[in-house]
Amino acid sequence: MPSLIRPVRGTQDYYPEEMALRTWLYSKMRAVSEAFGYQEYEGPMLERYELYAAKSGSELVEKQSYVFEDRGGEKITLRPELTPSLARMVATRQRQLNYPLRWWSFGPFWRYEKPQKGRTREFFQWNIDLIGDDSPEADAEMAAIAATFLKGVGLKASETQVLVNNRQLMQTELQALGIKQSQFKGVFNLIDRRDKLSANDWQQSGKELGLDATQLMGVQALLENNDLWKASETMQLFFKAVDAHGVSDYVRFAPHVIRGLDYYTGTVFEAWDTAGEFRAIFGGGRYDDLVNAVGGDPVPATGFAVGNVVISLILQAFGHLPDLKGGVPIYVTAFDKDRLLPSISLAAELRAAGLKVASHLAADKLQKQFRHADRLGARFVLVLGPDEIKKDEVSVKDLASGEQQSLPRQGLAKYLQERLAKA
RNA sequence: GUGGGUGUAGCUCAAUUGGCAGAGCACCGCACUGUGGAUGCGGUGGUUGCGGGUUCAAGUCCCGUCACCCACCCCA
Repeated sequence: MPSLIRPVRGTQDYYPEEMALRTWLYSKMRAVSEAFGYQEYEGPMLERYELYAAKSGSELVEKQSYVFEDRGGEKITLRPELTPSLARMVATRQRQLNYPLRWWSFGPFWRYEKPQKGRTREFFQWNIDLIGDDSPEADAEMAAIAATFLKGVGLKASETQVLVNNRQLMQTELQALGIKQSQFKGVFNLIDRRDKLSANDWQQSGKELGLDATQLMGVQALLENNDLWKASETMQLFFKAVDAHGVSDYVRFAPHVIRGLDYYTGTVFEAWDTAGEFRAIFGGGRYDDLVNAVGGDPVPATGFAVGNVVISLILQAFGHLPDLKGGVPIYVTAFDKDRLLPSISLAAELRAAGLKVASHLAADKLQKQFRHADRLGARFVLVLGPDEIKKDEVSVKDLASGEQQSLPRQGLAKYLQERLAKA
């Protein structure tokens, strides 16, 4: 490819078709957010490097972030995630905000990764958080929002599931196995990789972490125990609340879900396609220490993030891509040179009545103009030729049915509005 | 960062042991000078990613390089 038109690696062009899908996803995210009473906000795309340095996973900051020095010599990061910005915004106005906060956002993020299926360097993410409530019911509301979103985009409970676990529960259980607190991080990582390593490699990694055979078997037993949640009062209350939301079919306990980011403190969750063929659709959980970590007073918080890339792939795989006809509904042809300006005036007249109208701007063959309109996905094509002008009428062709009639110009806008409203 | 795969027309791909670079789709034109989709006929389109090497001869073999894809790591 010639160098000038080569895009930056890992970026994605959104041609109108793809943009229509992204906008559609955004509208679904907004609908669910607003249905649960959440308010939209946005943080900056640029943050100081230090904001992430100690808060996120070290790999995310040190290896996967775009970092540069600005002209003033300050170390700037292109945001790889939103949660630290959110914590900063909350800490900044800590005393002025009306808790609990229910906030959501949708915007671009950047991570310097090797692009692959479902993974790009520039992507969009829906973030939704409930801040200032430490109850299991708050976590359950998050799970319910997640489930409602999946349902809203057409994914069934048989196709996608929200998997839930609780880090404190796991810590208690690990402690009962005699595993030390200093080993938790390593063991969590081991749990996270259970499905990716062979049994032998998994055991080997466990030994390297300093676990003995009994402890390894104990961890393995934990991961197979789907009733483990009953040992946690928090989890019990959580699942009762999920049930009250009426989304139990989408939400289930999964002891191997642990999350990679360091700031999660309690309940954590991920959504997956049930076949496990794709990456996680989204991930999130409780992060009660984060606002404190960026310099505010402690505030409990829970939330999750959904990327636009994986969800799009999954919708496609399951045949749930919406039928997005982005075309302009009305196309006005230009019959010939003399009729070009009168046709443009006709289009303007219809626009003034609130219709969406595109004009053909050259007196090309009508065949060419009709074909262009058809490819645009136009519903009605209008012709203002000599015959029509004589009678003060406009020919209206319905491309869907193929029917055409000549209608009085007066009342045309109203007629088109009614026909389009029906469809 | 590690490992593997693939680069041929706008797209998807073909090309026998190394032997004339092709097809389908798309695009343009005509049939159809007041009308889209369908059909038929015709046409445009190539530095075979790039650079070097071997050979009478390279899309094909060798070396290098770049790009993309897939997996690992990590994660949305």
